[in-house]
Amino acid sequence: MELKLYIKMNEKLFLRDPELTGLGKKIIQHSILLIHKNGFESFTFKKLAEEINSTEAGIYRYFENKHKLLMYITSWYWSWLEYRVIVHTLNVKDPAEKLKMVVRLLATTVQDDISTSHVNESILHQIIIAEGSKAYLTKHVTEDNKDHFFGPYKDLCAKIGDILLECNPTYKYPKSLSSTIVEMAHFQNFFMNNLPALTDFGKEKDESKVVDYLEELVFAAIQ
Amino acid sequence: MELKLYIKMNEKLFLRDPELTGLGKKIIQHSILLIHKNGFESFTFKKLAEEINSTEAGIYRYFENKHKLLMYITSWYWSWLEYRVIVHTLNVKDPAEKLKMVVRLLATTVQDDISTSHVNESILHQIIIAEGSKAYLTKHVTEDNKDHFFGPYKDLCAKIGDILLECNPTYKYPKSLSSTIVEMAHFQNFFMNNLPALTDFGKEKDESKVVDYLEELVFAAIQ
DNA sequence: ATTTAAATGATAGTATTACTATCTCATAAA
DNA sequence: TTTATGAGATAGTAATACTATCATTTAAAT
Repeated sequence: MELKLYIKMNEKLFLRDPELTGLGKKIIQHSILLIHKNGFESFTFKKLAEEINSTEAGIYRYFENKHKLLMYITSWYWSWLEYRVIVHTLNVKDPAEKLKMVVRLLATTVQDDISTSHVNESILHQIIIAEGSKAYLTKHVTEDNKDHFFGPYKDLCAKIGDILLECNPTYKYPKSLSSTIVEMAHFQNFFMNNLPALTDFGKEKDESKVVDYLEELVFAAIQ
Repeated sequence: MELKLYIKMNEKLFLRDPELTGLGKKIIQHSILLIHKNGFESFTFKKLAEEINSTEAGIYRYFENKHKLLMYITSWYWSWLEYRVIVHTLNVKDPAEKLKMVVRLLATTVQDDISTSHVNESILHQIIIAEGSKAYLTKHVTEDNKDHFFGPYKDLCAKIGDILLECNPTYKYPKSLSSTIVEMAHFQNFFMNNLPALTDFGKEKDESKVVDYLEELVFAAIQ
């Protein structure tokens, strides 16, 4: 039996659905690889076109600009992560156990998911760490938010907020603590690998230390 | 008596010291205003030159590119903030009180500091919130780090880490908790104003709520 | 199997960005 | 008064971020 995971994306993010065509899938696949390789700033549609033996104009048929493409792949990631959270907490009754699972899913490098052939989730995870916040750190964040481009991110945070409230229904800051651990799962990883003086695990460079730190932090906060 | 605050900057950040000339000061002053107005992505030396009735080439004599300029002004901010932390904790004996002061200094909008005529610290604070992390979220962060461009940021975090250890010498994650509260002081503010669903203070949009949240978080963590 | 539509390729062109170079003029320190 | 330094003016180039058009291939519908 072969299962295929299809994540329905906000249609305003693209001009033509990249999931539905060969070129579209190649755009997603190789934009992830290219952004990971050279960073989002030096990523251009021209370079991407050369990489996949297509043309710049061809890519512009799918995405208005590279920022929309970044929002597309980050949105995809958050949706996929929420899906993983749901799957992995389905049979877990204890809310504290759920929370531990969430922290692990957030802060641990993922394996490449076979049910999505053209997306390398492990590399995508690296992109989210280094480029993810650039999706919303813009002057047009308000309009983008009105178009619901950050829906998947907010949904994930809401879900984690609910788990926090399951653990302690009187906790005052479930949403802020959610966004804190989501962001820090990525930032502490980035710091660990690039600015180690900003963390306590620069020597080992072991992401399980990030998990330990976040777990301790979140349980202390809600207790 | 008139006091002037001069912050010594890493000399590799600029080609010519902007603090020493009239044009240099105008570059700093108006780049802050322009980045705040239009965002860092759409900020160009051409536009800045028009703003100050100078030329593009003139600005390139001071800064290699706009990213160096961003690192310059963010570095300046972190240095200035560390200076403020030192001043405001000088006569405070209780480490817990020091910590509260730090959180307040991090998360509260600053008043424009009269001792630095050409820098509007209040607007600079807004820039740090929206653009600050772009200074290090690059592919060249490692080389930039070798050039000590993030020294002031790391110094500030180290200082906060020391205060955390004063409060609880056995706490295991002083550096990570420092970078967490520094980043969250800004991100929670950004979320509150732009993506309120990610916080618990979107309704009030009151930055003292961010202070309350961070205080509770940090004291829970080190207890 | 044939028609028709949709997707892609090929090519061209424009405005803006991100620089570098050079030459002159103003100014202020030596 | 010399002389360095700062700043204005102008020009030019390669890359980026697009838009437009037309031909061709591929896939879907009849």
